[in-house]
Amino acid sequence: MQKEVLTSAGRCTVYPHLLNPLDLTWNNCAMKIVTRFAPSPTGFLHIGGARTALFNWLFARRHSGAFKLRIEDTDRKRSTEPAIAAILDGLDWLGLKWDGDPIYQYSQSERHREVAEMMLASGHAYKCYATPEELQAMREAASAEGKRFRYDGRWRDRDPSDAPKGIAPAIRLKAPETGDTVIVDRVQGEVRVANKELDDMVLLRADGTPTYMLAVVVDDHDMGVTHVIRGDDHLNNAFRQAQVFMAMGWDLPEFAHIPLIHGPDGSKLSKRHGALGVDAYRDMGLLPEAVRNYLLRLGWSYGDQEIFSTEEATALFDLEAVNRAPARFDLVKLESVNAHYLRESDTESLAAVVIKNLEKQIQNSLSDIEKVRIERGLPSLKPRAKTLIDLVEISKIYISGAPKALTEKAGKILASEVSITLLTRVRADLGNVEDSDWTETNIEILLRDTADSEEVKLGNLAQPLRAALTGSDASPSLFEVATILGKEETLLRIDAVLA
RNA sequence: GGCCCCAUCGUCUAGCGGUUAGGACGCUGGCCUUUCACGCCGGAAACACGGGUUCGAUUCCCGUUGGGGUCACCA
Repeated sequence: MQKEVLTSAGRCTVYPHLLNPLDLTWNNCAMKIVTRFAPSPTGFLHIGGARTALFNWLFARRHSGAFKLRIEDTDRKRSTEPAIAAILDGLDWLGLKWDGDPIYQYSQSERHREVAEMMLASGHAYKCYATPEELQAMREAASAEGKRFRYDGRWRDRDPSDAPKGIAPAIRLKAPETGDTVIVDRVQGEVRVANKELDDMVLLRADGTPTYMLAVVVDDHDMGVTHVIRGDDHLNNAFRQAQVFMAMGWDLPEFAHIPLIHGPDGSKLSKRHGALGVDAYRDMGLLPEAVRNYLLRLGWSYGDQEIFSTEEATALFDLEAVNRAPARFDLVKLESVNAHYLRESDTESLAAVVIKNLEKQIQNSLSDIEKVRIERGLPSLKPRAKTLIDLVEISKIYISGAPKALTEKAGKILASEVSITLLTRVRADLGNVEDSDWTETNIEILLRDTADSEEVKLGNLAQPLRAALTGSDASPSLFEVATILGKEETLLRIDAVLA
């Protein structure tokens, strides 16, 4: 069905069947690839939109093409500035840089009208004077018969002189009535629908504003979009849009309709499920690279590989490997991917983030000593956190001062007389250590010796000490914690318990 | 309901006629260990069903069932 050809741009794949029956001239081979993300600014950038943007971005980068952003703001009532800001902000956070300035669809209205007029002139569109009441009657008649509503084409071939006075017409597409419209989708394959299933859709409303169906086609053409990668919910639209492309004699872009993301229960992703703005994921302490990696693997795969660097993703991503079935959103897996990226993160830059978040949370700035402790402690703190929030939480052990609260288990440990006795002994031994000898190795030797001489397991005295130093029964190596805290801070915390 | 799409462990998926059906998350047994993680080793867990085609179907075809999408002078 496809073959490799040589063009001035090098080798590329063409789909000869695209030439038939649409009789298109295939000239995309030599063209630069252009993708676009076209959200309507009626809300935040949700997870599905983020994935659509990601796939467009990756595909463009893979082929050294352009990734453009178009804000579909033709619905003036529902489009808002905050939504636009949220979308731009979300893309920015995910690191999906678009090329050039965003294009605002509303600003192209004049051009849309012009195209509608051209179609009118070429006979591919006609004026429809059907009133809202007539349309409503058609709708009711259809539902009474249990059929879906289809405009009956009553003005399709009517003489323009029949036009009623004082009624502004809508402009409708004169769609083919017989045959099939075929989309060769890079993800879904060849999809065909009978033209009799499609009615003559409105291109330009009676008030002169363009509909989405017209605007999308005109903008995609004008922007030079070669690949339309979007959610599967648009697959049905593609047929009608293809008809507009054909009516204008424009080349059809390649389509790739990627499956939607579902909630954990298989139903459409709702707010309840996590159809949140990407900002919500940021607030959950997730790293943008983790969200991106998770989204990439949701519906796309490359053998058994789970983790992809940006370089790998751009080198390997291709549309044909996108799964055709919808995927369920799994926050637990996202978190595990996040944990991976957290572990792999560069300590220095991660420390800066942790410190920033920590200061924000405690509404106070950290001392240099505390900052150094956190950076030193981070390598062994990282593997025990799934999110940045976890990491910030466990980093608190390095803030000066005795733990403000004890975990339940830590409380139990410190309530034991035996523990306190051992802790007292440990306090004395540690107090005798010279400042210059306060190293991880020495502390370990000392504690092991103490355990030996008391004839207890190391754990018996480690746990009370851990509770005293961290307020918890779980922490990184105590030898490390005590070393990083320093002699003074360590003794202070033990004394606070013994007091 | 019409039209369109989809169907491998609970979830994300590999597989593109012959495999002990592989990996990841989660669950679970163990090892490591001062605790908790990390890490390592092991385990349970899937081809929706029914017909074909074929020497042979998870894989190709048809149907059933089950999910999903879409049916505006919204986008």
